[in-house]
Amino acid sequence: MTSTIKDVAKRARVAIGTVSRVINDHPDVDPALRERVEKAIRELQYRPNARARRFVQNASPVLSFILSNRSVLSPFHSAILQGVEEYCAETGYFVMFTQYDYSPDTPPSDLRLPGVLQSHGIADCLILAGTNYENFITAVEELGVHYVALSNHLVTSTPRAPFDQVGWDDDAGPYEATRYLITLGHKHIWYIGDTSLHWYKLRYSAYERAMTECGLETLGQTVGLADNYYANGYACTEMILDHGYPMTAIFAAYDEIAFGAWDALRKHNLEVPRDISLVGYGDDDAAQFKMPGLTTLRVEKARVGRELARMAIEKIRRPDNRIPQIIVPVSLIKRGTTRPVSVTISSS
Amino acid sequence: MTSTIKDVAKRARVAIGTVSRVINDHPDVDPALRERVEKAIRELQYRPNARARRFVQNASPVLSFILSNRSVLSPFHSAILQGVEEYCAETGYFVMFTQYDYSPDTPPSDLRLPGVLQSHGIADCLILAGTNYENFITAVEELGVHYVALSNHLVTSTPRAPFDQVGWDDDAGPYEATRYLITLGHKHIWYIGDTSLHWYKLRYSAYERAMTECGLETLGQTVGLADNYYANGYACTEMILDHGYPMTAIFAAYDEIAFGAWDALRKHNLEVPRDISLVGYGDDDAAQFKMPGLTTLRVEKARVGRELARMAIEKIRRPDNRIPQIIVPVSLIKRGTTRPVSVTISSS
DNA sequence: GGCCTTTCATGAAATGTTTCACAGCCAAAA
DNA sequence: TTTTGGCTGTGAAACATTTCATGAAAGGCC
Repeated sequence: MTSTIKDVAKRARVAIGTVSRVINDHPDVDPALRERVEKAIRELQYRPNARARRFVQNASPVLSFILSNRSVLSPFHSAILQGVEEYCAETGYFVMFTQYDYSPDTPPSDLRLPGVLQSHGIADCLILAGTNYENFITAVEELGVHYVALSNHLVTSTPRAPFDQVGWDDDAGPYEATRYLITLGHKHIWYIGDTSLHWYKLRYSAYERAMTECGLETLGQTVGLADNYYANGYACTEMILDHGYPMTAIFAAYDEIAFGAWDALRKHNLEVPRDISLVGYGDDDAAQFKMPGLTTLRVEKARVGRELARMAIEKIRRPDNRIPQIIVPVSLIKRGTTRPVSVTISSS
Repeated sequence: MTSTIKDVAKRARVAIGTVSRVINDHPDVDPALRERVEKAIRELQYRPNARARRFVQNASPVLSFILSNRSVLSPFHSAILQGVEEYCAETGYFVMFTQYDYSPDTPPSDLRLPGVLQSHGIADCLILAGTNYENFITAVEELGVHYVALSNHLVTSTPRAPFDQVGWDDDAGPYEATRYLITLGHKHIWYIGDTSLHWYKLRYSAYERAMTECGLETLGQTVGLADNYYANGYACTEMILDHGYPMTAIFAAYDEIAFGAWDALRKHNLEVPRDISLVGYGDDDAAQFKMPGLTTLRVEKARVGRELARMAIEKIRRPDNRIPQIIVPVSLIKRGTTRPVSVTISSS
């Protein structure tokens, strides 16, 4: 069968404690002995038994990435997960991927919790991604399980204290994007994005602030007209065009919405950016590859993932330490879908 | 601290063996005792220690999903991963997500293996997804670690025996799609897709067979003109149009390629499907939401994931049993981007 | 009542590792 | 020479659970 530390010790004619010290890179081992032990390890093809090690240390280098209430693992969350894995691989941790759907209305004690919480000792810290609500957080806390959360998609009745969370800036980015469009001379800038979700409302508020500050009228299509991003962008844009509302630019609250809007514009023989400027949000891969590339707000998802992992591991090391929230900045990526309003430029 | 099985036994005034039987739903426990034990468990908020359990059983209900040689977790692989997780959650297993990049040219013994293979006992079976080569498979086999693999993206010099793999049909689908376009009266059907990857070559061969069988000329743009799907579809389509080659339909080897082609067509004032019919491959979410919806070949990725998980678990149960390969069928989804060739229909 | 069978609780053994108190050895200091 | 102190190797204890041989109690049959 597979060899154990005992076999190695016997073959190297040392005590198991010595073998353990060699494996774990402890100092205070005679070089000659270390050599002998390493030779024995090679010869026996010994690999440490992770199960025994975890058991005796009462710790597992495992983070559980929980994707809550999302039927699809979107490019956005995929990239976050990849960031988490990347950091974990660098630091010797492992990532467990779990999907978990629940209703915000179930009392914490009635929640059918994901398997990772039913036993204890499977993962040492949770990363709560996806959309989460108070009841699940409460249940996790009652179990005394460590966790860190993605702050942007956290839906709570009262604002949470800014600890043990990682997020990105849902205000500064949209504000900057709107200002940018205004700078380009646009006045009829439409916001498209269902604001029933509070992170879209934040983006809308930033847009609204920028518009109001410049004395411009807010033009928001904040009610969803379809149940997916693309179709919603498409339908909202068609609706605006059909009504003949003035419009020279669109700020879409998500890249996929922008793509829908774009196709609707093309359908109406409007060209981007010649006729309409278009700004998205997220900078998914597709945004940079489009012809022309989509001007959008880049959220560094991999960075968000890395920070989540880093925070989770820090949490394991010092469980009682509340770690201040980390906000990953969002940057405006100017590509080919935005340009100055022709009339404004030529008449000025 | 957290309570152990011993605490429960003491409180319920039974032996630990009895508590163990209650926890693990063994029969042969007196109902009265079972009740008493369950009460004690509730009162102490006892949760079994997964680490101790795994240690003593020398088994972990964990599968490791390895995404090899992919810088992005594409919607395609995301959906497979979700299928894996879904099945695992149903059967009490957990999924570890690992990314692993390696060169096909490194000898097996020189590979810097992912952490999950450095110890033993972290995961009981691997699911090899992404693009994999012989050297890594060999290394895994030499370690004696169980695995199942996604067959479509397996690149080996000699064909692998059809065991312990799950895949989808890369031939029948493309063949059917091409036949469908031919049935619609199309004669100038272009294949777009870089065939340097062998799974694209399979799709091309099926297209070629269908065309040849009907006495039609194969029109393949099989050399990549850009380094991502969308841009490649865009560039290839522009190239075809710029040369003035006759074309009434495009079969794109992947949905994203189709989207690029579509945008290039629009750029040239060609409308889909009025002027050009378009068929994709994959049926990513975006395909169904487009206006009009993209006619494409649906690969049931969640199903692929579920079968991979099922096979992996079966592999753990009976390690020496070679499990015949599973091929998940691919189906043609007819949406709005395909229609009969006008001229052909009217003149016949 | 005596004997046999069935049912079910008991508690010790076993699992592979880390940890730690202790001991042995050697060099330097007294 | 003896004592002290610093290294470094040793091996038993501890970890929480499952498993299993053992045995007690209960029930059935003559």
